[in-house]
Amino acid sequence: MGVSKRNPDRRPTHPGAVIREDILPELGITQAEFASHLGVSRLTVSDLLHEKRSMTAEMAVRVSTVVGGSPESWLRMQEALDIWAVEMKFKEQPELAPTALV
Amino acid sequence: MGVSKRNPDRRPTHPGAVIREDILPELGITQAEFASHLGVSRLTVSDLLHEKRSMTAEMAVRVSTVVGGSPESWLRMQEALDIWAVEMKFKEQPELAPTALV
DNA sequence: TTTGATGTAATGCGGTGCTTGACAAGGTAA
DNA sequence: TTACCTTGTCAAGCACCGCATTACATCAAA
Repeated sequence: MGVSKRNPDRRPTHPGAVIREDILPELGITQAEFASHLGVSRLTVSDLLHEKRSMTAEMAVRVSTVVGGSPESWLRMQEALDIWAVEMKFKEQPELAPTALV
Repeated sequence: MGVSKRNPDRRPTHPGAVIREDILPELGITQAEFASHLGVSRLTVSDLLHEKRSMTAEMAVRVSTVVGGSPESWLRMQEALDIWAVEMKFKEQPELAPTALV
């Protein structure tokens, strides 16, 4: 127990979903207000919340400054998602995958 | 003991440096051979080793397949570097940094 | 109904990962 | 020395993506 083991085939949670479902409702501020604190445009926030773009390192630092948590914790959600996507791609198209050393 | 605490102002190690200094010499293969196993061009490997480009999620999966280690471990080196760079940028240009909540 | 918040689309800009092709410089073996 | 192999590097081109701005449509609350 303790460590959360997850199904390796299940898509990891997008960090934007956490902000949309947990953070913003708890803060009780609008996306536009959130965006102005972050220092980015309203569209950037909207797209991130709808998982239409990735949590970048810069956004991770911005988010951690405004709502707390470490930049690493925010970025690692994206990292997990990116790795998952690559592994799915290699599983579906093995001809694109690397070849292990002998 | 145990957890490696580091100077927060020191630039984290680029993952390409680890491959260049530790992995490839130990394997005893050429960059070109390494590249063909990875499934990328020779130039891509050369640039990565010389820290001229980033360890992407896709490269992390490729590298972990060929030389071992988890994709996460490879990608997190890059993550640490990216976050460090953003924090340095915000420290040098505070007008670009986000504003904490109240 | 009017206003504010949100979703969404279009356009443009800049950055970057990756490719192929080419050439120069260095080391090593014949 | 000569010939080859490895590596560094540059150039051109392609594709993708993060972000800004502008604009328009929708929907809910005052």
